[in-house]
Amino acid sequence: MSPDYASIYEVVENIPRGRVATYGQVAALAGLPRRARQVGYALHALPPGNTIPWHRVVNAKGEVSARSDGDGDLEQRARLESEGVQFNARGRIDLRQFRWLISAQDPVDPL
DNA sequence: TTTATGGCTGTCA
DNA sequence: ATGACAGCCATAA
Repeated sequence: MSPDYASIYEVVENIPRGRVATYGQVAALAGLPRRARQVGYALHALPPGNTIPWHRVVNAKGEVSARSDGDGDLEQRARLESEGVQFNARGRIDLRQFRWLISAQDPVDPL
């Protein structure tokens, strides 16, 4: 696995329950600006049976992006709702309310 | 190597 | 608000 992927996974793991982050946000926090897309690839390449809360990553619009593969988006939405993340009638999340704000309490890279 | 594609994003109409 | 476009750059072929 490349160090970039490791960084991305590390950031995603730090997203608190009931919160979400955008791809661009995760990329930036992982020290990989401008690589929102690659975050998507990283999550896509995620092996099954891991502890990574991949479902807490959504696009900048606050909605779950459709997979080119199958129907992982449905499960993603279901998982988020079960965590308390609310979707509005448009199927979107209010980022003003649920977006994860980084802070000293939830370090991305605790050495 | 080059080309095409994509779980994105910011800007502009 | 939505839709079209152009950057972005890692992967896959």
